[in-house]
This record gives sequence, C-alpha cells and structure tokens, in this order.
Amino acid sequence: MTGKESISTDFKEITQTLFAEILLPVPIPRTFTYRVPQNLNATIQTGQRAIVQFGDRKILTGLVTTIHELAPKGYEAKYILELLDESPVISTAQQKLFSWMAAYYMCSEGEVMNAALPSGLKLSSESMVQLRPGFDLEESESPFSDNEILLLKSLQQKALSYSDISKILGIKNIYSLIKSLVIKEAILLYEQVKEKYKPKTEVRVRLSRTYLQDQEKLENLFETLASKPKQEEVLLKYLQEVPVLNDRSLNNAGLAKQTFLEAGLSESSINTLTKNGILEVFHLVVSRFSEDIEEVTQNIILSNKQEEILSGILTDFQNKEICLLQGVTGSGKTELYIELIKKALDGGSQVLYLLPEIALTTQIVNRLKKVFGESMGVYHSKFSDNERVEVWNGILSGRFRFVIGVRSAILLPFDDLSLIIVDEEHDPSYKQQDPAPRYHAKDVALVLAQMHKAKVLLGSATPSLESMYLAKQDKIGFRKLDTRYGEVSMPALVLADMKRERQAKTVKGGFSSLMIKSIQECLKNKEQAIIFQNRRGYAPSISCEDCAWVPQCVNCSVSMTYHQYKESLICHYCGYREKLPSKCPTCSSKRIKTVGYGTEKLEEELQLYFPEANIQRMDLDTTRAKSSYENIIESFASGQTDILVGTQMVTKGLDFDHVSLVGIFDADRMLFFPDFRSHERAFQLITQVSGRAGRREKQGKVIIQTSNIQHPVLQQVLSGNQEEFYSIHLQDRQQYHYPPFSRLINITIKHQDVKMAVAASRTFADAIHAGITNIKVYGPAEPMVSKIRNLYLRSILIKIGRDNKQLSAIKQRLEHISQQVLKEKNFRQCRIIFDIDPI
DNA sequence: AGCACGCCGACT
DNA sequence: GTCGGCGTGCTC
Repeated sequence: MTGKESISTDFKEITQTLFAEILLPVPIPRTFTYRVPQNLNATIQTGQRAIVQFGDRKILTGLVTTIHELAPKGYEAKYILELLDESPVISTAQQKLFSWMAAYYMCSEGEVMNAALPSGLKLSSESMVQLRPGFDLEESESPFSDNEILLLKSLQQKALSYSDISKILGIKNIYSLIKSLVIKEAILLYEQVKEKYKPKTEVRVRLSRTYLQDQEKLENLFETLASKPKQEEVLLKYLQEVPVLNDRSLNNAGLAKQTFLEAGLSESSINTLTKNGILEVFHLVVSRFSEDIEEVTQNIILSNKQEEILSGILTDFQNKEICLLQGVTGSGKTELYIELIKKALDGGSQVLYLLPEIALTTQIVNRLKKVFGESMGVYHSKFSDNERVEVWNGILSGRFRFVIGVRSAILLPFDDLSLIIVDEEHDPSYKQQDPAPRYHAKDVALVLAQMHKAKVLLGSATPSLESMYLAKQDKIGFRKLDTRYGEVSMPALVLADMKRERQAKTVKGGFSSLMIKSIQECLKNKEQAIIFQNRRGYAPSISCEDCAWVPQCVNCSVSMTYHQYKESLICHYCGYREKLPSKCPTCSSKRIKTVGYGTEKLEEELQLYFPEANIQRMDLDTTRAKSSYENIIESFASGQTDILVGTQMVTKGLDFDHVSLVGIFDADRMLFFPDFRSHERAFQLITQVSGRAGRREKQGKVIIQTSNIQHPVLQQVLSGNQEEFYSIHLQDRQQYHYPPFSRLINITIKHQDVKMAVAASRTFADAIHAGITNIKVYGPAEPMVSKIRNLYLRSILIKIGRDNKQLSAIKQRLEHISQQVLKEKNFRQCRIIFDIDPI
C-alpha cells in the first residue's frame, strides 16, 4: 500500500467508480471501456498494462489509455482483472506521440502500439484444452466420434492449444468438436496468459548463511575438508574470488558457477558442498548487455573545420529547432555527433541517434561504446525480443540515457530528450512501408523533438530535397562540411558509354571494356574494388528463346527472379518459389536464357574473368544470418576479399582504406525507374557509393556504366555541381506539384476480384471528387505491380498543397469515404490502405 | 483477429 | 441426420 499517497489525487477518491479506456491487441480501431475495481483506484495510471477479459473466454493484455468517470451506456462494463505494472511502460510523452502518429498516418493507436512495443511486452492469451480431471475414456457413457477419440487420446499426454488441435486433427473448424466435448464433460477450457519476456539468469554459488556468520565454524570446516581436496579447492577458490571474511556483504552476489568450471573445478564437488549445506546455489538476474568494452575517456581532437561547424550548429540551435549538416563521406561527422551528444548528456537529458539499418554496424557501435559505455543502449532489428525489452526497460529505469538505433527506436519510452540525430536523413528506409503505421522516422523525430523541446540534427552527404528546401528557405539551420578528413581527395568519376561499347562490341557479359580494364589494374596494384548493382538474385527473369515465355509468379503479377544458388525461381513480392524448369512448359524448348543481371550473375562472371581474384557478394541473401554481414565486412576490411559485389548494402557506412575502384553496373535502371524520386535516388546512390572509393593518399576512381552519357543527373554528379542538382529538381517538384511543395497521400485498394478492385477504387475516387475540393486527384490507376498475394490492386494519388490548412479535415473525409465504400455489400472484402507521405 | 452462430451442400 | 465449409457479426 505504500506509494498510494504519491499517486492518489483529488480525482481518484477511494470510493469513486472509475472506468478505463483499454487499448487491446485486436485490429479494432478503438478502445474498450472497463471498470476499475476500487482496490485499484489509487494505483491505476495511464500507460500501465492491464489484464482483462474480452468476449466469453479470451483473456487479453491491454494498455490503459485514459481513466474517467463516465459509465458506458447500453452495456455493463467488465472489470479490469489485474494491473501488470507498478509504473507505466509507456511514458506520457509517448502516449502523446502515439496519438499524433495515429491521426497523422491514418491508422489506429493499436497499430502504433504494436509497432512500438517489443512483443515481449505484449501479452497474449492462448485458449488451451485439457482433459477434465477424473474423466476416463473407457468408463464414459457418452458416445464419441473418431476425431473426438483421437483428440482425447492426445490430451492424455498434455494440454493442447487450439492450433495444436487443428494440426493434430487436420481440421480447420474445431469449435463444434470442442463444444461437443465440453457438453459431454470430457474436457475443460482455460486461458493461458504467457509473459514472453524472460530475464536472463546466471547460476551462482555463495556461502551458506550458517558458515558466513560463524567464523569459527568456517575454520573447523577446513579441518573436515582436509581429507577432501577437491571440495577444499572449491571453497578456497570462492574465498579467494569473493573475500567475504573482509566484507560479508560480498556474499550476496556470490560467484558464477561458470567461474568454478572454467577454473577446472568439478561440478560434483560443488554439488556435494551444496548438499552438505556449506554452499548454496541461486539464480541471479543479469543483463543481456554485459559490456566487455571498456570506457575510454579520450578527448577527440577536432580539426579546425570541424570546430567551426560544431560551433555553427550550436549557434543555429539557439534560435532554430532543426539543423541540417551536409557532410561528405569521410568528413568526420561522427566526431561532431559525439561532441554534441556529450554536451546534451551533460545536461542530464536523453539523446537518440537514428541510423538506417545497414549503417548500424559493429564498427560504429563499438566506437560509440568506447565513449559512452554503459549508459548507451543499442536498438537493432536483428536483436532478439528479450534484448529489446531490456533496452525498453533500461530507458524507463534511466540506465540508458543515450540510444543508438534504427527506425523503430523513435518509438522507445523517452521522457526527456534534448537531442535527436537523424543520420543519413535522406535514406528511404526511415519510411515504414508495411504494415501500418506507415511512418517516416525523420518526420516523427521532428514532431517528437517539438514535444520534448529537443533539437534535431539531420545529417547526410546527400540531403533529401525536402530538407534542402527547408534549409534554402532558412527555416532550418544549414552547415556544410565539405572537406574530407585528412585532406583525402574526392574520387575521379568516369562514365562508361555502353551505347558506344555495344556498337563496338567490346562489352563482355554486361561489363564495359573500361570497367574490365580498370578492375584489372586495380587487382594488379593489390587494391580493392566494389561493384554495385541494386538487384539481388541471378537474373531478374528468365525467358524461352523460342517462344518468349517468361515465368510469372502464381500469386503476383511479376516475373520470377532466378536465384542460381537455390536453383529456383523466387518471387520477391510474396516469396513463392519454384524449381527452375529444364524445358519451356509451353513449347518444350530447352533453350532458356536468363534476362538481365543480378548480383549473383555478376559475381559469377567476374570470377570467370578474374579467376585469381577473391570475390564476395553482399546482398540480402548472403547476409540473412545474424553475423554474416560482419563476416563479409571483416574479410573485406582485412584485404582477403579483392572484389565486393553487392546491392545498396555496399553504399553505407563502410570505411575501407584500400578501395581504389567503385563500379556502378547499371546507372540507367536507377535513372529511368518510373517514380518522381528516381533522379534524387540515383543522385544519392551514385554519390554515396562513390564515397567508398579512395582513401588516404590515393585518389579513387568511380566508373558509371550508362547508355545515356548526356543524362543531366549524371552530368551533375560528374561535375560535382550539387547546387545545380538541387535547384533544378526543386523547380521540377514545384512545377509538377510534388513534395516538398505538395503533400501526397496514396490510397491502395485491394480485392481478390479484379472487377471489384476496379469498381471500388472508382467509387472511392468519385466520392473524393464529390466531397473534397482544393486537392488534386490522380487515378484510380493500375499500379506497376497490379497483383500481390492474389489480391488485385488499384491506387489513387492525392496531392494537397503544402499551405492547405485543411489537412486533418481532408484525412477525416477520406476515412469517412473509406468506411462508406466498405459498407457496400460488394466491397466488403476490400482492403483500403492509406499511405501518407509515400516515398 | 478470433470466435460463435447459422446456413447449406455432401456424405453415411 | 451429421460433418465441415463458409459468410456475417461482435467483442466493453
């Protein structure tokens, strides 16, 4: 009952009847009202998790979002069964952020919660079936069907969940069967709530209390043990590692059992000592992040230029909330970040440093760990769920005040941020595509910072047009760090004219003679090369040479990508897999060729041309395992690998000293991708990957293969004229009403039936035209990939002027229209998806 | 999303 | 009849 005083308020009288709005892990976009039992009146807080009954039998864990006194009308509210947390797991700041996100991104708060909470903090319940105690199949008088007997026999082994039963019987619909068995009093149903988070424990050993308190007894003990050298050794080891005789309190923590085993002492002697009441074994909860990296207080020496930029940023922060730092690769942005983070942490508040997935490497984490040590938390998507829960709780408890993490780290329970760094701010992976909430972590960061009155630093070598526009308007600060650290010169960029080479027939399997020659030279000088091709697999498609048949995915309207190492065709949209056919299924021809180049094929061809070279491939397929990414990097950094072939992964955050050549295999594919951002993307990718070439004393070389050497974007990259790139493209964006001059909303309508997808999207578009003015509506149109996972897609694009003040009203109208459409009988099966600020 | 309920066709 | 598939509607 302690703590009651501190929480109870005038509002929460002990005898009052309170109700709570509970957000539940069900896809229903609203909360449910539950009654607060009076004994919880004083302790209940928003942000706590509560266990409630939902429906007849389901027990769920939900989140308390509001507490009020309004008794619901028309039904009797059920009671909250239990509160799970003493203090909220969701901070007040988060609750505010989550409702903003739900409204802005047009999704439910439940969906935001779902994205935010590590599943270890979510509780779910599973319906379980067990045999009624005392029930005997042989003696029962009721008749049972075959399936019932099969189930009852299985239940004799152990209790089963619904899904287990479904599997055992091979039937989908098991409810009638279960109901019949309940009536026959053969089985019982119950709910099993499972807390998924398990603290990590360590087996430890300590001296038992009797010996600890009685020194004489302990001395006598050694006489007894004199004839048992093994046990004596264990005891001596303990006293040596844990000098309890000097300080009794040391005994509490004991010593890890592992320590004895590592010292070559046997488990059985420990066991005997335990049995005889001399030692005791216990479990201690330990952190999953036991640090073995020591904190080094080293003063980073900034260059003059860095000093200048640092003070510039600090000046900007005096009257602006946001600052954009444009720093070329290798310009030493990280040192600046470290200084800023240190300053912010010194003020006692929290700092968040966001990085795209592929830039969050061990390299950078270790470097920061050396500076910030124990107070730094890392939040990565490859972390296990238990690890995520520990980071979450570590922020709540104040253990971590600085967090470095990927997109979803923006959803962690901060309550006092003073600085958010969004590094590589242009990176598209900050936008969540699927499922909802389809949020952009950079934009969320800006809003979150506003709530905390924190500053935001956006960093990039190639800022997004949006950020650059804000900088040009002087709405945000802008600083440019344009010299490479240690005066390394920028690489030389060369275009390989594929049109001419193809005419001259000097192209070898997709590689220009220029590229081949340069790789040769590079290898001869014992230097390394990176070949970038943003396409995984062996070939984007295969085709019959006689009848032009191209295999399509059975579920999606895309051609299947050929993956050689698995000898299969794989759909990159739904994962559907087929074996590679030995002959064409339509004309039986055996002449099947591959079309286009994926990283696998490049790897194979390069090996053919450079048999001596050690070639490695880095893409989603070779980095799936937890440490494989690190291994590839390691082997490249140590010089074992000569040529690294890869997708986008090779463009980020890798600093190597011996890379003298970067090859961009196909610039055209990036430039002509049908999307209004393709030029920006191409510009960023080419610039980023070029930054990998040339370190220290030597100038690097970048070869860009293209059939359009006159393309303005390539010319802008070549001349290094970023100014021109940004001003021309901002003009285009303005002219064609694209961001940052307009806001976009993309609406996708899905249905199993094409006709219904078409009709529903038509109805939707008509309703927009009829109901909303002052916006531009495009479509409905058939998207490039028009069928995914057997659902037909249609999309509608909406452009809303940046200065349109009706944004939230428009979203409400859209939501309303969506509900109207779904009400129509034919459209009931439709899935309608809103993507706000699509990228 | 589950889960219940009710309707309907395919079997013993 | 009975079993199981499928569509519809509800959950505080």
